[in-house]
Amino acid sequence: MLQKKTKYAIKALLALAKHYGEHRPLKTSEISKNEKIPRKFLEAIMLDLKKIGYVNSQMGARGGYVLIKHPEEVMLSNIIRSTGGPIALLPCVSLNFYEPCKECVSEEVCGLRDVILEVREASIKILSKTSLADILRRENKLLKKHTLH
Amino acid sequence: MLQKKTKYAIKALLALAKHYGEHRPLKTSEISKNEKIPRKFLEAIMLDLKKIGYVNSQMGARGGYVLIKHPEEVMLSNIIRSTGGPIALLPCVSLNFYEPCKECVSEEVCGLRDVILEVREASIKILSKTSLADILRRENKLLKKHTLH
DNA sequence: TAAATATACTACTAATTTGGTAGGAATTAA
DNA sequence: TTAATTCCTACCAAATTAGTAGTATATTTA
Repeated sequence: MLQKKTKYAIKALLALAKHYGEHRPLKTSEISKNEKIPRKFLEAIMLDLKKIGYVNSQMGARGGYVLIKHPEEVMLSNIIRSTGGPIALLPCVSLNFYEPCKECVSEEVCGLRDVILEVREASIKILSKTSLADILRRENKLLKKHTLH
Repeated sequence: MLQKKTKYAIKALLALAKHYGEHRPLKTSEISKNEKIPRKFLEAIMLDLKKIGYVNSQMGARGGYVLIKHPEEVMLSNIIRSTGGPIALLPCVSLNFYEPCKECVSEEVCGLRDVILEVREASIKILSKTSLADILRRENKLLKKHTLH
């Protein structure tokens, strides 16, 4: 499961992506209100996103955050990895959160690891080709579909 | 990430699967030693596996556990679901651990959920077609490959 | 029948992680 | 100069995880 932090980060980035190109930065209080994310928690998350390099901030009155990467270039897999936890189901197949499996005699000969590796690859295949822009497009598609009925 | 409990359960079931058909039950102390799983923890896990219906137990001296389902019929997806946690990355796409997403205005129109749904389906596709027997076969394959070099 | 050996059961516990909150300093616009 | 905002440090409570301890109960075997 993804952490709430990760989910909030994605939602916040999506909010910023919607306003990409505009000059007005978005305040955490706005995002917090619209996306229903606890304000103080969101503040901490935004600082992380800044450190990672996804967003820029403007301090002081009329300040806020803007997305600096192009929405087509911010991939879900990268957001997950850099804000939260691993995508893999076991540490022994995780690239970024790797830990050897103490119980295994040999990782190369572990049948379970072999399957879990396959699952990871299937997940990453999807997550690493999906950008913020893709998600917004999906949202529009779903909205059209939904309002037709 | 899978819980240790789940990983241990899978390892224990694999150990039993290797002896499927034999009449001698396996003791938790044996499994614990071979698979390097803490004994007391394993005892608790075996009780769970019994409740779930995967194994049968024999009390007393010369007792232990046997697998009662055929190794071809015990699927990884089911083990994970019944011993541990969800497979999905978000509660809003989990079948067995579903929880509505408070932040979402409408689940049907959530672009993020749409992607995560796809990831879940890809994962389940693999996990639900992989049985204990499959894992053992993979292990043999890997072993051959590995010892050739 | 007694001793040895297992599972079954009940009740804790310790460490870690998660999901925050509180309060104020620094910065900027009006 | 004041109001609004990000930035920073420190803390905290609840839940979860990964176990452990101790004992009751059942079964085999000598």
